[in-house]
Amino acid sequence: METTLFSIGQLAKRAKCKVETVHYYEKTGLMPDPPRTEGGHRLYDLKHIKRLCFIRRCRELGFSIAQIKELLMFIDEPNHYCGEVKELAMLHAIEVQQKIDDLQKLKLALNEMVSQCKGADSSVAECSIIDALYVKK
Amino acid sequence: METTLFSIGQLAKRAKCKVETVHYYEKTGLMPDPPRTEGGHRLYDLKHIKRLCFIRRCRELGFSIAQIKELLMFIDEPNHYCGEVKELAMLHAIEVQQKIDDLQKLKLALNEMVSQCKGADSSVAECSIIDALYVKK
DNA sequence: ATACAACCTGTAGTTACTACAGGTTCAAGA
DNA sequence: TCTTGAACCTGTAGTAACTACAGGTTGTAT
Repeated sequence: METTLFSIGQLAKRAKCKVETVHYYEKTGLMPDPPRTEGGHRLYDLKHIKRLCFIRRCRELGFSIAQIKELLMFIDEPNHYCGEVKELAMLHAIEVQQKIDDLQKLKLALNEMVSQCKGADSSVAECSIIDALYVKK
Repeated sequence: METTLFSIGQLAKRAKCKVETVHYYEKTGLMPDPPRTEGGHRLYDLKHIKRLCFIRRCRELGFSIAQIKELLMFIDEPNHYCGEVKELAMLHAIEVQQKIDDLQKLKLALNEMVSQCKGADSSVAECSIIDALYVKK
């Protein structure tokens, strides 16, 4: 069973990021040291592509490198005991749900603005976008 | 009609950020130059608190400073013509929906992990967290 | 065999903060 | 009213997460 291998350039292209970013992730431990060619060029497989895509999307969703390391721990160390994994996964799930809630409020506010626009020449009177994410405590 | 005024410290505390961050946002134009006391201390009102809370939460949701400037434009320049506003708002709404979709997938994967944990001593066999955000194209 | 794109390592620059230094203002208690 | 210390001021330097570039090596297509 043979596996298709990719250069760092192909990897970066598939994950829509820069080659330098992959170097950076390797240096900081988010991506592993991959096998190399005789001459020292890095060789990746599909597993690496999936991992990099995951990391990039998590960054776009507002997770820090440290948080992504925690999420990746779930797959890098599958022998962790359930108690730990469960607790951490639940904490992340709560945070994720809060982000979903706020994004939904933001989307509602944006859609409201869109629907307020009657024609191309009228102007938007009032905007509730800021209030969308503000909760008086 | 009197308005309650806040120092930069009180503002920062209410928006759960650092005083230095407010300075930074002022320098980059996200927050306005507020009125000052005789001695030069900044004075803020509720409108500023809402604005700062909005900015902070947007950052946590993965928006860049440039993107937040675009969102704030909707309230800073209400006389923009509908055509422009509508287009921009729709683009942002689409991006926001995509974030919601991915966060929902991530949450499902996290919840799956939680439910896979039968007891405190068993270990999680397989983890689908990476596949959650990977779409082969 | 050669040429040139893609790779290598390493350093310096950018964005979005964060921390600190050295000095000034404000406000609460004596 | 005077004092004193916390909170403010400006400005610079440091950190996280990239991003760009320099100067050299490898891989591959003709």
